[in-house]
Amino acid sequence: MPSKFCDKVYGIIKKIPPGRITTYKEVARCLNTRAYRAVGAALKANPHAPEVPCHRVVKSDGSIGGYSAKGGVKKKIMILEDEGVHVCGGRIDSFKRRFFRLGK
DNA sequence: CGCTTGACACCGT
DNA sequence: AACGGTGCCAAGC
Repeated sequence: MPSKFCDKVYGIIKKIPPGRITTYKEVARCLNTRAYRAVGAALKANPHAPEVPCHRVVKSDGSIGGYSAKGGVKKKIMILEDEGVHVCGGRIDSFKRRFFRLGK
């Protein structure tokens, strides 16, 4: 049984619809924990490639955050733009509007 | 079993 | 409003 922290994180992120974004803290909050750092660590491993849209997870202040995948943050921004999320100066445009509130 | 690290968050200055 | 330092949780060595 997968009930590992990382797996839960992946499951939640997979539920994020296209064009929407969420924060590390929100994901942790959904799991009833404050391990927002662990969430980032899980995404860093990201064994599931495009199936888990880790690029849709950003910081709470609206900044992009990081991206270990090929292309780095640059690529992350590109994908977000492609999803319809505009990014200016490393910050999400209309961050609150694009924010996806997780159930919990 | 214990210390260090990290794709962050929060508070103080 | 911007920058720096400190704290939280889980995973890795």
